[in-house]
Amino acid sequence: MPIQTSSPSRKEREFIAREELILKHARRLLLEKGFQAWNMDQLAEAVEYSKGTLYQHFSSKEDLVLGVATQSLRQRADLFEQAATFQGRTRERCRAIGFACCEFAMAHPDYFHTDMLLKSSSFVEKASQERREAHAFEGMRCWRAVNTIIIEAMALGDLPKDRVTAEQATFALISVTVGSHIMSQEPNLKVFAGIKDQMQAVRLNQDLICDGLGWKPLLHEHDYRATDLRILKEIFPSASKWLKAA
Amino acid sequence: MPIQTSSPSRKEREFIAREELILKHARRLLLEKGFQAWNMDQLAEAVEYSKGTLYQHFSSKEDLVLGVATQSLRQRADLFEQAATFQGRTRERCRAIGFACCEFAMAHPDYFHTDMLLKSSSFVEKASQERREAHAFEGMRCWRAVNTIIIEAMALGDLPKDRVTAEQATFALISVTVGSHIMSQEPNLKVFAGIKDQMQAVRLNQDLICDGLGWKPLLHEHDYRATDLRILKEIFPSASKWLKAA
DNA sequence: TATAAATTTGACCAATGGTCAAAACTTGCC
DNA sequence: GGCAAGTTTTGACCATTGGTCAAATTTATA
Repeated sequence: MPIQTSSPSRKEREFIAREELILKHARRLLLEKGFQAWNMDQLAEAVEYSKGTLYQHFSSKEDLVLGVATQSLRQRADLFEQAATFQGRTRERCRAIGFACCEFAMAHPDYFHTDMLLKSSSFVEKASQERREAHAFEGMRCWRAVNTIIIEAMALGDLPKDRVTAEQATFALISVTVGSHIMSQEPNLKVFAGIKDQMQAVRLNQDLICDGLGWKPLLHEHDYRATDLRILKEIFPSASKWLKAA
Repeated sequence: MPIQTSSPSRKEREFIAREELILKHARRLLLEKGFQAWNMDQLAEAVEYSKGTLYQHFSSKEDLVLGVATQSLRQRADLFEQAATFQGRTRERCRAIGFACCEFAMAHPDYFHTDMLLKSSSFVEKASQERREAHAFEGMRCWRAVNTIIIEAMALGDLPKDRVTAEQATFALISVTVGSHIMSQEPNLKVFAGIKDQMQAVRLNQDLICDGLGWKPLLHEHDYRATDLRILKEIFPSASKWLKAA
């Protein structure tokens, strides 16, 4: 039997498949019950392996949850990079990423809450080094997708360079996006702010930041309704549910 | 002995004092170790009361943490309302609240992380109804402090009414603020974004939102450096550490 | 001081994240 | 097929910890 260094052996494939099975069920439990209201015994029963086997894949419950979050974040980065290929002016491409993030948030309604959990050092310290690095890597991909467009926008003159650096602009967009996704899920705030469509609220805040940055064309200078329809058609053809929002 | 309905009896005063003692030590543990890495036995030992006594004040560990967070949030609301009295144009007063929030964030470096914990339904469900209501009340005070200024700004014509409603504007400011506070604590992002002063990063993002809203006078139309010095002198005279940032 | 009421205590319980020796299974050889 | 060595899986078991409650202690009252 030849040793295949390139393609994984049957054992390795089974190991990977099982890991994905575990992650799938853990994700479901996390979505249904949050972090606390399920335990490793329940998960073991759900995946039809023993608890000991779970711990061959994940060093702790926190490590497992970080694994779930990283899987999600990878999808987010994929969507960001896909959206960045949108043909149009820089601000339109940035807008496409905004849509990508909303698409992601709808597919993963618990992601931002879980991600906030991860920001507790006491939480993330219980996860393995590798998984922490994998998570940081996917986070970097998201950052870079936005940052690249902003650098290009500055080079083209769409975005003034004298107000903020490209990095400050990227940080502003990411902050407002995460903050808006979190706050728009808050029941009290939803009532106060009269939020009917959470994703629309998020994108409005992104628009405000972009206008504040002076990113041409400004909101009132361009027919972004047409852009939105193109984004939905070209980048997210499956997201027909959004047509009303655009 | 006359029954005093107005002023609390000695017993009641002792009860309140003990509750504050418990909250004080719980806050310290929370700041030092996060949520998980301390237990009720350690807290009982620290306050020199038994665990049973702790549970006469708080229905669960989560209830206790919510109590700590609400105490903090009350201070935040106090600072907001104090800052709102700043004499100046509406945007300057909003800016004063921005400073208040930074002042608060420096005094409570763990607050936003804890607050994110609270947003997990599985967490807050374990807290008592009264404490949940108390927390919502203080949150509302913060919201109102901002919202009131925005309504006034729209009435005075400082803030255009045709772009967004007062509530949308308030939501945008709160979202960017919370998002920026959280993200500016993220070590990876701090490196990518080259953040040296976290609070300055937060306030820059607030400025971008205000400019995006068209809130007069815009950043480049006014000497906000002078405003900042006045805010620090008149509202936060103790915050001399900030003079460099202003 | 004696009795009753109120408060405090900490041993105890149940739940749960994590471990590891033993069982079960796979592989390779004759 | 049968056996032995190696590998994987298992679940009983452990330690920790949030939460309880009957007993002990303290306080108020007569």
